[in-house]
Amino acid sequence: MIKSKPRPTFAPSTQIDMPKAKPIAKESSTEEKIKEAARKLFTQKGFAATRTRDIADEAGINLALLNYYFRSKQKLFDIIMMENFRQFIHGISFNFQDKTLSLEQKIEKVVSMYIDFLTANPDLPLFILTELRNNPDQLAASIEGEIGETRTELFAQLKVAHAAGYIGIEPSHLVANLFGLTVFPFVARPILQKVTGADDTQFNNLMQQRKELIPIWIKTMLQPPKPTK
Amino acid sequence: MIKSKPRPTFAPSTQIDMPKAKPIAKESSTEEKIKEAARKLFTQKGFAATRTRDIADEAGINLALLNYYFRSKQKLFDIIMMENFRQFIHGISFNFQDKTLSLEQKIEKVVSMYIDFLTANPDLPLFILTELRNNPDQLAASIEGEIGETRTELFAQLKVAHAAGYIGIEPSHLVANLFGLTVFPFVARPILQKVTGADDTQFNNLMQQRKELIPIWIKTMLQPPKPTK
DNA sequence: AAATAATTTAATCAAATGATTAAATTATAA
DNA sequence: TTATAATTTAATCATTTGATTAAATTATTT
Repeated sequence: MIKSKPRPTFAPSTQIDMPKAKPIAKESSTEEKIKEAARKLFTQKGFAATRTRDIADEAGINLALLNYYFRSKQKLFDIIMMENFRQFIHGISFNFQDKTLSLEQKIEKVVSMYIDFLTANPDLPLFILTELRNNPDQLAASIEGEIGETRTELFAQLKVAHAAGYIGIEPSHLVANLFGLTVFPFVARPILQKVTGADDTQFNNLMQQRKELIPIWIKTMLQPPKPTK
Repeated sequence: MIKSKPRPTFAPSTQIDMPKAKPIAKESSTEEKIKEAARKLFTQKGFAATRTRDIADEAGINLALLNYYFRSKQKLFDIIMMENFRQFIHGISFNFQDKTLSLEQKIEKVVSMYIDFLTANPDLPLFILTELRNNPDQLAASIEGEIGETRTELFAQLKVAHAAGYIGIEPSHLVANLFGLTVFPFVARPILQKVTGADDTQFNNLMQQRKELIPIWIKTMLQPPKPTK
């Protein structure tokens, strides 16, 4: 849209220009079609198992357009990964930053929101966890940028509360349990369904129940130790 | 060892012969070296991201030997996957089949054993979960073969106990929670360490603590609802 | 020791795959 | 409308990658 070289012009959305030049329905733009196809396949199959040709087919565009708009498979993947990741941690930062809520209320909100989010995006957590293992440093930086202060502050508060005996669980365990109880069933969905014999509807019902149940379980864990008889 | 064709001879351990013909130190045999290298790389990086050349290098053998002993990358992978998977569910079946233990005792044993196992094999759960998503049917069969009756029976007992009001949690949730609490921290280790600021030693300490803590939390969940004021 | 079988090696193949190019088409600007 | 820029297409490249082959080496059997 601006440059003009011997090589194909290049006008990716990551450039600074073209803010709202074209309010084209996002869906219909070629760049967006490629991104959505890439998101679907990368999230489902991971980087290595995804073929650029499959992305092109899924998007219904010519293979060369992928490189025209995104330079390389890797660059496209990086964009998708960042967007996925941001989405994944947004809910946490969002609810935990709300100072008007008590810890219990924050937990209720986060759990409920997350279960809805995971129901709508079932492949995301495994993608995130895998990429986080392959790429711990890059994403670590992203975590900090997104929820840095909130996290540090909240965690410090929890530690104080625990040290003072107001909550009966080490903050590290609290975090592990909160996300273990919330996220794990979605990651382990195939095994769980096999083991429990639940079909898709039943599985979703179970997840809906957990919106209520997880906060109850967590609250029990939060209770300070009994006055030591 | 038996056949002799225009193509290279083929004497894999999956054949019926060679039961103990050579009590060679397992480590030193070429076949075993390939398998161990393959296990390491496949488990770490997954099928698509692993190159047969990398396996050969890791094993310190000629690339052609991989095909000589295992025919193809896929066949080698299938073997590794099955072995990993078997190892992964063995502990469960083992402890849950012990009729002399109470449910609480079984839980204690399984949790403790699993945390040790996951500490020693930190890449296994993510591998299993990924492969299970890519290959749900094949592995579903394997689950049944390994822990079929035990699972069915135990799960039925739990359902009865829950219906009768002896345990205050739906069995499906119990299973989800037990493994969520136990396995998830290992799968999400990079994020958890980042969020909690724990180094490797501290992380391992936390996991050791969970051997005691998880059974306590689970027992609380098991408690029947109060006599309804 | 000689013959046979099994294993290992180096070289090579064919297909898959990410990427590029030049030409054609479409949209935008003058 | 014409000229210019942006987009799209079909063809092609260069590497990578899984797999194979024939020859060399090593082990086993007779």
